[in-house]
Amino acid sequence: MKSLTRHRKMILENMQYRTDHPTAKMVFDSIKMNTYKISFATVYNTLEYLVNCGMIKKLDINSQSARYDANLSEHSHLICKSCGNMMDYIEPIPIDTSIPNLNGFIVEDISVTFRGLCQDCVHN
Amino acid sequence: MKSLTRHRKMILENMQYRTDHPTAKMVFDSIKMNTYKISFATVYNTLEYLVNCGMIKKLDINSQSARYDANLSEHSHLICKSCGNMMDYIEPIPIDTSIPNLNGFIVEDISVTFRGLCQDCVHN
DNA sequence: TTTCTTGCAAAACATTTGCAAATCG
DNA sequence: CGATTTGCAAATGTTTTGCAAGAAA
Repeated sequence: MKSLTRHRKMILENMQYRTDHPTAKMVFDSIKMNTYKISFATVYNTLEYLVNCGMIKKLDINSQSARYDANLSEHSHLICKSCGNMMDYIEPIPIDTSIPNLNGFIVEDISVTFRGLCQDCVHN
Repeated sequence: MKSLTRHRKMILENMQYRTDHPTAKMVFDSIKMNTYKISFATVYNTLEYLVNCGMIKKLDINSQSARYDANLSEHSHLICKSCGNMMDYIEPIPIDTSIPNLNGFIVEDISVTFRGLCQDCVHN
């Protein structure tokens, strides 16, 4: 939790540059492609580190490998059941955070995911 | 997609009996405990089969292993960041499914997950 | 019999960890 | 220098697959 080293900065910037909710492997590949020497484990561990720092989010979706998102503004996701594509949905979802009967649970974060068929997959 | 065999029935009933959103391993262990002979791969594959049939759901949460839920009625989940406990939240969440700007995306399923601190973890 | 399902073990894939070397402050 | 971070490889955990044997239709 101490310093933003060169590697951490690079991974964070890579995340902030992209909007494809990448897996650790995708981040690793894209950094490797820039002829930058880095280890896979470092990418994994750094992504978790950045999640713990609150600089990126780990998405609440079931996926064989974890997916991360550097977009911290409130938004939700559309996932196509057919092609697997994942799109941002930035319109605010009207959820009242003062919903009842939480039995003392303190909500820090709400995630909303829509699953269905994207326009392309509906038309075929 | 054809028949509800003895194994499938047993796994489905095990799922319907419990409310702990188990992993495949948890289902396997609990069936094994009843001295019933079954293979781990069969449990894995059967759970996916039941998901595809629409008889159970695979939850949209990030977790090291997939979690399943036989409760098909509309509800959402509270997950404690501290103890990891996962609770059902059955009050309906007022999301208008006619939300705008979906660009032709057909929504079939909405999942809502609250992360935060449960009552027990707040008090210590 | 013909088709579908299961068990098993191995393969494939995802994640975590220990430790020595490198880097940071 | 002392503390933290990284690379590497190995350990661990999860999911998928191929195929022979078994069960169902």
